[in-house]
Amino acid sequence: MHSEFVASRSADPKDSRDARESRHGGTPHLDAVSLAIIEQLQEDGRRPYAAIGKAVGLSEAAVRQRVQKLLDQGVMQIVAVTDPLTVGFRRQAMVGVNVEGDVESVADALAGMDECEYVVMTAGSFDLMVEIVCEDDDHLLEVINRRIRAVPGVRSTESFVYLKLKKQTYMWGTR
Amino acid sequence: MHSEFVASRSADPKDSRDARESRHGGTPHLDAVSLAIIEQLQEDGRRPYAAIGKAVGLSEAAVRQRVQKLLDQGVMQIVAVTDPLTVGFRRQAMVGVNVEGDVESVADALAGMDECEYVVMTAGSFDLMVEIVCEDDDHLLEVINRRIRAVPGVRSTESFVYLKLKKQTYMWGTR
DNA sequence: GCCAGGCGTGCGGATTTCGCAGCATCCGCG
DNA sequence: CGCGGATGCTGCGAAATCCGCACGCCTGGC
Repeated sequence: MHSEFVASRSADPKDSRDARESRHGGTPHLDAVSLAIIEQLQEDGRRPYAAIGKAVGLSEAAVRQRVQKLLDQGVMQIVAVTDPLTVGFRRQAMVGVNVEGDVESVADALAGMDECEYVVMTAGSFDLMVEIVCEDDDHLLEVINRRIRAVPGVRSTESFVYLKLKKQTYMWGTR
Repeated sequence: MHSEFVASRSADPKDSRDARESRHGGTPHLDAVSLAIIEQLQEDGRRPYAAIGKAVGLSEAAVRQRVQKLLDQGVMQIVAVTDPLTVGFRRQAMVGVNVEGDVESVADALAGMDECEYVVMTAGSFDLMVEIVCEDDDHLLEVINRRIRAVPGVRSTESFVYLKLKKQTYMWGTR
């Protein structure tokens, strides 16, 4: 069963100890089995626990417990993701932001806005990069020129309006 | 007009007709009910069909059929998304790319690379923006300096290494 | 008028999920 | 060394969910 997916590893119960080794790092680390479970759910978020169990070599109940824990810990979430265009959001943009003063507080302020779907602090010629999702041009204009620039500490912004989304995956760990 | 679907909301039969009106655009458009189903699945990708049905005013079987169609049409997908850091990808970056010649062919080439998680064509001082997910600095360096710049048509790149991810949602349509 | 197609409903039967013992292992401690 | 306590897996039934299928109801085309 579950043939190999790392051969030796994890086939034998004793290995689970080694596999679970929290290999330092700050965050609670994942063993090979949890990784495999995540991969299964990245292919299909609704795949039955029993099927996953068969694939990774665990019982249905064990898979269920692990998934629940991963969810509780916030390591992963199982959600529907959509193509924004078909859901009625026809204008998107990436906005680079330069900040004077505390970058993080500005980031928090932007993160609080509904239209900001993605906020990340960066090194380089921008301090922040923000992805904006809007319904139309007016909406986009308002968000960028009124709301974002109104945030205290925002020195300047540069916008990159999306022309065409070419790729969007959620397959981390599946390589 | 399938009479009423539960008193709850939009109880008026006429609404469903109007709602389904493909308010043209390019893509096959979604009515209010499908929107509501998507919202449910954005909160929890594993929510049972019956529960969704109760929330949107449809039978379990009808929800199941709609979900299946949305999946088949590629309007949405139900997947596990993870925090890259806990899954072992400790270096991420946004890369702005300038292109000479055909932008789309370059975009396709980049989209073909595993490390490129997100590829979008933009208007502004970059022709393309690409999000890169890597295991470590060496990996990141190799992807940016060897692989991306090696693509024919790439004139220049500018990198923004991620320092801290502040927000990442998948809640389009939930507003 | 009539038929084909799209969509929803209801209903059993197969599957899946869920909660709960019961074990085995590992770890800290006197 | 021996003893909890904690953790993680397994194996069950029982309950809930999923799934396929046979209708019925509109709508649009001919």
